[in-house]
Formats: sequence, structure tokens, C-alpha cells
Amino acid sequence: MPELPEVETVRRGLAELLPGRIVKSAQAIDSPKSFPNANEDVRQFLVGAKILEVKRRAKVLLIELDSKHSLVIHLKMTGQLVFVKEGHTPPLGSEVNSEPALHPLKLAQDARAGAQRFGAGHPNDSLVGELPDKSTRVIIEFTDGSHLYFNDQRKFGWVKLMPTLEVPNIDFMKKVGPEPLEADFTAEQFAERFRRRAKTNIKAAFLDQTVVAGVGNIYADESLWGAKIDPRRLVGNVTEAEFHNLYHELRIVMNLAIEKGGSTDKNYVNAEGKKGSYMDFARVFRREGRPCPRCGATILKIRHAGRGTHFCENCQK
DNA sequence: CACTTGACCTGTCCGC
DNA sequence: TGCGGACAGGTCAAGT
Repeated sequence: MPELPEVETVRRGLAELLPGRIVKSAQAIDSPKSFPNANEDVRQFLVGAKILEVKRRAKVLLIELDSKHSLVIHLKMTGQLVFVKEGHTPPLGSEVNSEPALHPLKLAQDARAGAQRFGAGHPNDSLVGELPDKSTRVIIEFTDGSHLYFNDQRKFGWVKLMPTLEVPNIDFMKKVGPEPLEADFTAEQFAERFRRRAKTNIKAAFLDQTVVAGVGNIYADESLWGAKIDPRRLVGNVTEAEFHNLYHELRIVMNLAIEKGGSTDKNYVNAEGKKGSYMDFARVFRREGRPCPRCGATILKIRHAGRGTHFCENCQK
């Protein structure tokens, strides 16, 4: 998925676009798993509710509503949240406006009739065509005619509506580790949290969300390269000084990625449907066969901890 | 409890 | 050009 920097990029985009908008309708398309409680709760607590705030915890997005409920969203591997602002607002009370206007085909017609993607830039910046498309799982329509689309090719991601007060009680929220970019999160705490995973390798522990929140395959490989640590090392053999290096590299890499709008391989886009550019700056991820930018040795890709793992065997010890 | 593996899905790419 | 298998940025539920 989108890892922490990608989810944070989406959050920042949505935080500029959503607060104050009022939900007119919400629809799950052909995939109950993507929006499991799209039922009575939606009519009661989503339709008519105003968006207050867009937050993030780990890789989870939280859209708070004034109905004491929140939309909790996980993009997993291929999820996208794309906001589309209509080019026009239909007159209130008109026959067209009183239609449910929920059918995907109807929305596609509306789009062709004059809707305009908000903030669309150069065509190459966009991975998303006209919406909805075949990967669209949820459509939220606002009273001003704008739409929020949840697209997810692989259907691993989800949107859940729940009382805001219950969000911290989700199992994931109770178990997930600290935010690595928080100012009060120290290198000492970072090292300490790894210690209980002493018998596994550092890459697997790094990907464990209960150790530190938000690290995924890209930024694990990138920061292990930065800290010159071989991803196959056992946690128990990693020194305190090496953990401190890894802590700093993780924060540098994630801050750079946020600045660049995240990494786009195939599916990830920001709230306006545009790609991120961190992959242009990647040192090892998806760069197997090319020279290590530090020592010139060939970057390897192996299967490790169940994931594709990229590293330089020469300078990561 | 700590650790590993497979499952969840669809799409794409690569070798035969 | 077709077909099978591996693989894709993330988590869970099982298994040992």
C-alpha cells in the first residue's frame, strides 16, 4: 500500500478539500467487503453529516463527521481516494437533482457532461481516468455536486463507518506502534521497541506495525540501505548505534517522501489523482541490477521475510 | 508468546 | 497468441 508518506499525502490533500462538505449520498459498488456496513448506519450517520476533519494514524485515514461517527479507511495495496469537483452545480430542487444519481453509468454521464477533476495537472501526472471506473468500490457524493471515489483494484482495502469514540478500540489501533515522525518519539524508544523481536530478522521486525507505525516495503528497504544494515540481520545482533542510525534514516526518508508526494509504482495517487515522485529518488527500491549510489556494487533483489527485498550486499553489513 | 506462512483479490509480466 | 506461475507498496488468521 501506500505507506505512511503516501497516506499522509492523501490526508493533506483531503484536509484541504473535504472539511465543511455535507454528504448527500454514499454507495458501495459490487463489493460488500470494501464498505462492510453500508446499510442503515449510512442513512443515519453519513447522509446529511458534515465533514469536520481528516486525520491519520499509521496507514489508516480517519474522516471525522459531525454525527459523532467517522469514516475509517485503509488503502492496503492498491486503494485510492480521489476527490473530483464538479464543474457546475445543478439547480436545487430540479428534477435532475432530486434523482438519486447513484448509478455509476449516470455518474459517468455527468462527468462527461462537464465535471472537471480538481487540480488536474499535466496528463502524465495522473493515473486515474474518468471516474467511476471498474476499480471504484465506494462513491460518496456531496451536496455541492463534488464526489469522493474509493478505488481499489485488489479489494484488500476498506471503508468503515463507526462511532468516533470507538476508533481507538479497534484491535489494530490498540496494537499499533508509535508514529515515527512525532517529535517526542526518540531513537532510544525506537531501539527499545525492536528488542522484543530479537529472534527475527530486522526487515520483518521493521514491517511489523506493532513495533513502529507506518513502515512498509519501500521505506524499510530505503532506510536499511541508509543505515548500512543488511535486511537479513537478526534484531538481536543489531547494535544500539545501528538502531539510532536506522531511526534517523527512517525519518529522513519518510520526510523526503512526504515532500515529494509519496512513491508511485502502479496504483498510488494523491487526493487529486496525481502520482508521487519519491521513486525518482529511491536508492535501492526497484533498482536491482543497477549500481549502489554509495559504493557502485550491483544492487540485489531477493525474496526475504515474504517480500521482495532490495539491498547492497557490499555496503549493508 | 514469538515467529512463519498462506490467504485475501485482480492485473500484469515473463517464460515456455 | 495462449497459458501457467510468480509477483505486486498490507494485514490477518492460522500453523509450528
